[in-house]
Amino acid sequence: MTLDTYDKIMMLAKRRGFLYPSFEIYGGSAGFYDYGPMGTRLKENLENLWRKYYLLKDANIEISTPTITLYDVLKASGHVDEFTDLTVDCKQCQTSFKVEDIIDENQTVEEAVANDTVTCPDCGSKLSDAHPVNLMFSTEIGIGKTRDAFLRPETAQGIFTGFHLLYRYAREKLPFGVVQLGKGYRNEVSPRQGPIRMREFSMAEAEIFFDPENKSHELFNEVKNHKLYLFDNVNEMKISMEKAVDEGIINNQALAFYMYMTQSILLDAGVDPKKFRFRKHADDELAHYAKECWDAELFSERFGWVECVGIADRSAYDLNAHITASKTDMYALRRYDEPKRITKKQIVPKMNVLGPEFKQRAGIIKEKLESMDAENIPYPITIKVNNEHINIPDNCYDIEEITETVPGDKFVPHVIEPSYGIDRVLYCLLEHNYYEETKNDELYHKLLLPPSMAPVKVGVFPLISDEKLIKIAKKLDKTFRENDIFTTYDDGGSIGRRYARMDEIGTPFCVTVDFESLDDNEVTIRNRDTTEQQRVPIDEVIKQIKNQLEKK
RNA sequence: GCGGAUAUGAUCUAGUGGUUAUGAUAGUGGCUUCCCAAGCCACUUACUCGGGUUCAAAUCCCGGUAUCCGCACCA
Repeated sequence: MTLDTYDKIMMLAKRRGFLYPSFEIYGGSAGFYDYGPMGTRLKENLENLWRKYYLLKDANIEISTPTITLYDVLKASGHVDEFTDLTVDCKQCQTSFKVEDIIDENQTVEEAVANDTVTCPDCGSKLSDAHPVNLMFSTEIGIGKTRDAFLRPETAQGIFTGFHLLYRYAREKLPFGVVQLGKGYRNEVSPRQGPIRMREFSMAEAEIFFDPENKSHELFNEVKNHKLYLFDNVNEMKISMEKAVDEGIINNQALAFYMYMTQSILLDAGVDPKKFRFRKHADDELAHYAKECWDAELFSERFGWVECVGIADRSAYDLNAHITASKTDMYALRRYDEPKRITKKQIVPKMNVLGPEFKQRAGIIKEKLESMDAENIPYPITIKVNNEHINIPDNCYDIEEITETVPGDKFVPHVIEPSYGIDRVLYCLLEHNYYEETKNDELYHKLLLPPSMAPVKVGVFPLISDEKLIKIAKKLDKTFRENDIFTTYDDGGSIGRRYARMDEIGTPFCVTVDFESLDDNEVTIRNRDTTEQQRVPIDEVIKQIKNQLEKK
């Protein structure tokens, strides 16, 4: 049996508590994984690195919205119509079938439905009422009288549906960005790529709202000399952000800036630069609403180049969709230097006349009058109410000239969306940092994770399990944890075995208490990457380790 | 979803229609003044599920489920 890197990684992940197949005791289910103790810590470290960039370096705001999402939201966003397959139900067998699965090869789904030639593969009865079924996980809200809903396929919609509130929170200034980390769900047909394609997955998304006339970024100048690894489907290049924007390879500063953020996060997290690139979507690949899209791809030995982050210019698509569907005001305002004063005519209904005259129809008449263009009023005014044409006498309204102050132009902001598949990044991190060698004819592996990512920072051991050493080691272990440093205390087995266990989960440092420590109050720090050892006074060990952890 | 293959402790694996189902690794406890998976002793954990054939099924048959491979599908 030959194991590829994926097999080795997944075995290590299971053995050492990174990833477990979910529900395994009941046979498991493809597309679901449990994060074990180490995986949970690693994921948290990655997410916090992400937050460091998106909340601190680029001062965005973070929100958290429901994973269960109302039908109407996803209808408006286009997900309801895009994620569907035609399905028929057999009432005899109480079964549902995908139309494309049960029709003859020589006809299309459309033809089969149009010609009514769909039959049940089990009982042979004729099936009709083909209806689309969505590939999103659906559910219902409430009992009895329910509302349709789905588990969200992306976190972004929660940001868009709150845009008007968030825009206000951001003091009505653009650009501003809103981020969300959380789970997304897709009922994949056949998820056979382990943690690369999951049915329930973690994503980190940012929606940065811009004035479409100004997609510059405040911090661009600060970082414009950074080089990005780009691939335009033909050539790979390493090119400065400034040059890429100047030459039009990347459309605008904002897009380039979030590519820089993405590259920095991934490389900081421990991605191998040789296995990293941004790939530009070809024109025929672009979603119809996207102007430009770059994927950050990480190379995996089994899966090839894996799309782990998508950075798309989604223009105004989503906000427009929600404005149309919900009738909510989701416009932003581009203020003039000086507010403009605009004089215009307006019809002002006189309700004291309209009311007695038209009774219950007065309300509708008022609305219609107000919505008329006061510059071009027909005479006499005729208003149609319930198929009845009503002449409105002059004494029912005034035409007033009013002066309005207009502060600026209303427009729908554009959005740039960096969207991270956390689980994919995490798997690639394991793969990129997996290192193996043969030691005494035995395979020896390490995870060479950056110390900042490592789930456990320090292993604390007594050299042998002697009460005197154990006492000191346990106390030292406690002191580490009091200083917010994650540790593993271990006094089982030989010292080499304990080092090996720590190497496997990527623990950068091990501290060992030995018999000499009893005399000289010094302990040994052992470095994961070099296996070199260093004697350090026990009082300084916390400080030393802290320094080394902060180095990168 | 279709076709094919597979399913034995945490992992890898042996096995035959018939007594207590291999072995290794890992794990746990103990011994060892032990710095890179050392040694010795002891211990824990398994035949994918359901039905059938049979005196007897982990083994043969049927079905379910899951996984893997190919095809199809796929932000």
